[in-house]
Amino acid sequence: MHKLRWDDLQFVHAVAEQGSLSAASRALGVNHATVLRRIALLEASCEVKLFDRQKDGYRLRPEGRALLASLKLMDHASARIRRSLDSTAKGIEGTFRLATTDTIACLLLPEHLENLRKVHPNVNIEVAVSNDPIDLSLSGAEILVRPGPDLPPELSGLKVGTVDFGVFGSRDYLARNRDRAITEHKWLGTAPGFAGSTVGEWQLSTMENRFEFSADSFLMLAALAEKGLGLAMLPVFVAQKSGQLVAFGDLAGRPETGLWVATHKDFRQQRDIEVLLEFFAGALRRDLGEGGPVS
Amino acid sequence: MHKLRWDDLQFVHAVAEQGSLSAASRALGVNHATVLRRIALLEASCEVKLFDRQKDGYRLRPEGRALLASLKLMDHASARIRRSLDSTAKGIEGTFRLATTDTIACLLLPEHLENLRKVHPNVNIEVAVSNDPIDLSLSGAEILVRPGPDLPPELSGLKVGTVDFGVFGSRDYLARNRDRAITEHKWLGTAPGFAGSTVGEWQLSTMENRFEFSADSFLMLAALAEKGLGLAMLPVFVAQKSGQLVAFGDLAGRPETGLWVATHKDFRQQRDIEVLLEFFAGALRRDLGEGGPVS
DNA sequence: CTGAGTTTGTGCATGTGCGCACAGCCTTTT
DNA sequence: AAAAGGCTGTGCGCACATGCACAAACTCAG
Repeated sequence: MHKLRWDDLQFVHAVAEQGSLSAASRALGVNHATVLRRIALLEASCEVKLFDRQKDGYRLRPEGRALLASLKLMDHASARIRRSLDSTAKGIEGTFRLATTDTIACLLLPEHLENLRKVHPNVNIEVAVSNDPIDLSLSGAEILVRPGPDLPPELSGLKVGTVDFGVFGSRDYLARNRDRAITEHKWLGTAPGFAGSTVGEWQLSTMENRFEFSADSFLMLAALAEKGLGLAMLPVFVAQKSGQLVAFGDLAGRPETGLWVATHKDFRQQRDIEVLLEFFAGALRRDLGEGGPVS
Repeated sequence: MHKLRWDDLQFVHAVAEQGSLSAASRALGVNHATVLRRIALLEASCEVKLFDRQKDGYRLRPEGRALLASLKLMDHASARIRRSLDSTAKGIEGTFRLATTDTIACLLLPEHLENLRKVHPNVNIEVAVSNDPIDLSLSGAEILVRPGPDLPPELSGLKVGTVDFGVFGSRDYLARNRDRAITEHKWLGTAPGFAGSTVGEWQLSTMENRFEFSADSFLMLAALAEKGLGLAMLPVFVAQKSGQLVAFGDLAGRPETGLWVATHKDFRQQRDIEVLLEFFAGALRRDLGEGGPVS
């Protein structure tokens, strides 16, 4: 058995889904004879009978049915590729409003917006930065990039990965306070607005909310930590971007949260917004380290 | 732009991953010239430039990078197909032990084991039925099919969907007790062993654990409900298989739980067990209504 | 029964797509 | 400086996969 050509899989998928050679050939836009021969050749080279030949068509045998899930996955992926392809060909245009947090906006998005400009020159993005909870923040925005455990029911979107948190301080601060007990450290934390979130809970239990300074912005906290004013619990991508912060030991129970790119359910059918969702999802998924499945 | 051939996507993926025409051609086992021509043709027909030609190779442009996630997905799917294909060709053999609950064993598995026999005639499955909690139940089994919110860390596997619960009774019982208040119904529930699970919690809050009869087996409860002895909270697939049970109204907060097929981490590398995991995962995923992504 | 619609399967001639060889350009090594 | 090996790009000749018939079997409608 040689290398497996995706073409053959496309033929198998079409026949499995359409139920007959002829129907598959019409769906693929080729002659039915070629479908017949390709399937026969594949089965021969794999030494596996995938279909039962019947008078009214081809029917999947059990050994073929085992492939069905993966085939459907490939089909969906190719459909997604096709959409993306002819949307960059035809080009989408217009201005869209994107709501997200300050960290994502300042640290992650600029590079992606630069790329978006190259792919879709006529798309304009207005970024609305806010650290308010996720419920209120669709105000006027079509696209939402938000951390959170899950998505409220009125939104539709996809999870692009998880945001891990860690405790960080400046190299300087950590050198000066190496031997200090955990409870004796100077803490930089989030204001009461984060109560109830996983980060808020962790700060309450570990730092007892006794903060040297507090702010409702991880960007601000990172800046404070860079100045050597104390330790802060930050998303690791924020600390990494800074370059001046180093991790503080290995504290147990560090929180994490999902990251979602979403839109209102009503918008989900619009082609341009769907394309933008997938663009940002793909880009951010790479940022967070290729984590998790796509669809 | 014509129909999109998966072959072309395979070429794009290879070039994107290998970074050059020549490397991709070697990986695919074809001449580098054909890779060149296929990529050029695809770009021409889509009117989209996917790669930047550089002296040291092809590099993905932003509009191509948007496809990368989907391409990788297709690659993984095709690899999975390949594994499944040449495992049924070479055929795996031996006896394996599968641990699961009574409902899954009796209602879902028989059909799948019948198909498994056709695909892998020399594989023998010993089914170990037990409704004990998930932690203890790997005793001697290589394969585990278990409901639960998540997977303990020593196990490795995949979620195949969610089992939804509902309240069911016999047509006869529901006709006789149409006007009875919810709190006045006769309840059939699970024994104390299920305390702590989502179903146990629901029963405690709604039925107050006042049961006409109780058992640690949904199969048993379904049989009791069929006799008209009362209402029981059952997995919907159990009630559907019975055919004699009808749903009782729409009660809020009905629980649900994930369904996992898994093995011990140490076993995950073994080819035959990996193949069996994917077989049962695919089959059960179809049972639960095609839910969720694969990988 | 007949005809028009499925379906799978089979020869045959054609043309498309492939491998091969070679050219050009670059970097690194001897 | 020359040689070796990386890369992309191009023309040529041939084989193989494709499309186009046509055959056979079956179903359904009139």
